[in-house]
Amino acid sequence: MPPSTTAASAAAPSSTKSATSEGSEERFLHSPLAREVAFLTARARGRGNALANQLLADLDLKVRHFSVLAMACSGTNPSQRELGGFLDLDPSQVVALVDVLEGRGVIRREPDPRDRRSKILVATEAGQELYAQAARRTREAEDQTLKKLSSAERDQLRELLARIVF
Amino acid sequence: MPPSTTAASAAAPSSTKSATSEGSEERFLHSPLAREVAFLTARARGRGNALANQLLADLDLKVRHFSVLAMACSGTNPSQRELGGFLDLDPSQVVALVDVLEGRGVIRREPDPRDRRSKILVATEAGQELYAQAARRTREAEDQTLKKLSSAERDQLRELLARIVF
DNA sequence: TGATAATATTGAGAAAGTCAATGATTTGGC
DNA sequence: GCCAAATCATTGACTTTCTCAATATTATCA
Repeated sequence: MPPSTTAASAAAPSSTKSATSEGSEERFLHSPLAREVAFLTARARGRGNALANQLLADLDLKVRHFSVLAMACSGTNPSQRELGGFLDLDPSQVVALVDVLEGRGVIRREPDPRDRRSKILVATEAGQELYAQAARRTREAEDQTLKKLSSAERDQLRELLARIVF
Repeated sequence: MPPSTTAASAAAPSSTKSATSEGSEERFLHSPLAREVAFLTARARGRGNALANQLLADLDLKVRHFSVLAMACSGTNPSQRELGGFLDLDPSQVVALVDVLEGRGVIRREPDPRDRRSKILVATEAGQELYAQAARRTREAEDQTLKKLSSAERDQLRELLARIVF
C-alpha cells in the first residue's frame, strides 16, 4: 500500500537566490530542530571551533590544545584529572594533549605536593608567550562569531550559558 | 637551574567538599577560559549531547540520527546535500546516517522532481511514530539541561544562539 | 554541443572519543 | 600500623566521527 502522504510538494529551493551569503537554509529555520538549544549549541560550537582552529593554525594549535594551555596559564594549577573534568576530556586524551604541549616546551608537569600520584600543569615562559598570541586569535574568533550581538547581549549569552553548564 | 616561578602555591582542592554535587570546579570558574563562549558552547553541547544520547538509547538512536529523522519529519523535504549543510555533516556522513535510518524503515530517499542527481528525504509512518517518541525524550533532555533557567531566559538563550548561528 | 559544476556515493585515512588494565599512591576502616 | 578499596596517570586497543579525494550521474551554461 502506498504511503498516505505524497512527498516533495512544498520545496522551491533553486528559484530564488538569497541576497545575503546564506544558501537555502531559510526553509529550515522554522523546523522544530532549529528551536532546540541542543541543536543550536552544537551548531554554535561547530562554527566557533572551525573558525578558531583556522585562526590558530599558524601557531600549530587547535582549540583543544589551546584550552589546556590556557588552563596551564591560568594560575589555578590544575591536576590532569581536574583539567579533564573541566574540559570534558578522558584521562587518556589529557595525557596525549599534555604530551605534545610538554614536548613543545610550553607547559610542564610538576609534582603535586599534596598527592604524589597527581601531576600539576603549569605553563613555561614560552607557554605564556604562545598563550598571549593564541588568546588574541581566539578573541578575534569570538568577536567574529558574535558580531551580530551587542556587547550587552554577549554578556547575557555568556551568563546564560555559564548558568547551564556550571 | 630551577625554574623561576614556583608552582602549586594556591591550590587547596581536597579540604572543602562542595555542598552541591559539583566537584573542584569552582576554582576554575574565574579562569579566562570559563568566560569564552567557545568554551561554554562546547561544554553545553557536550553535556546536552551526552544526556540526550542517554535518553535516546532505548530507541537505538543517537542525536545525530535523531537530527536527520527530525528533518525528514519536518515537511521541508530536504535533499541530502541541504541536510548536510544544515547539520554540518559531510556528504559521506549523510549517506551513512541515511543508510541506517532507511534500513530501519523510518525514512525514505525519494527522487527530486527538479533534479535527478538529488534525493529528497522523507519520513515513513513508522518514522513519524519513532520521531514522536524520540522528541519526547529530547524535550526531556532539554528541560533537564535548562532547569536553572526560567522560561523567559530559555527563550532568550534560544534567540541569542539563533542569531549567531543563522 | 561540449565544457564545467553539482549530487550522491564509495573508500581510505586521520582525528577524536571510549574503555579496560596497570603501577604507584592515597584513603579509610579496623 | 595494616590492609582493602579507591584514585591518579598512563598505556593500549577499539569504536566512532571527521576529512578528503575519486567517481558516476545529471544539470547548467556558454
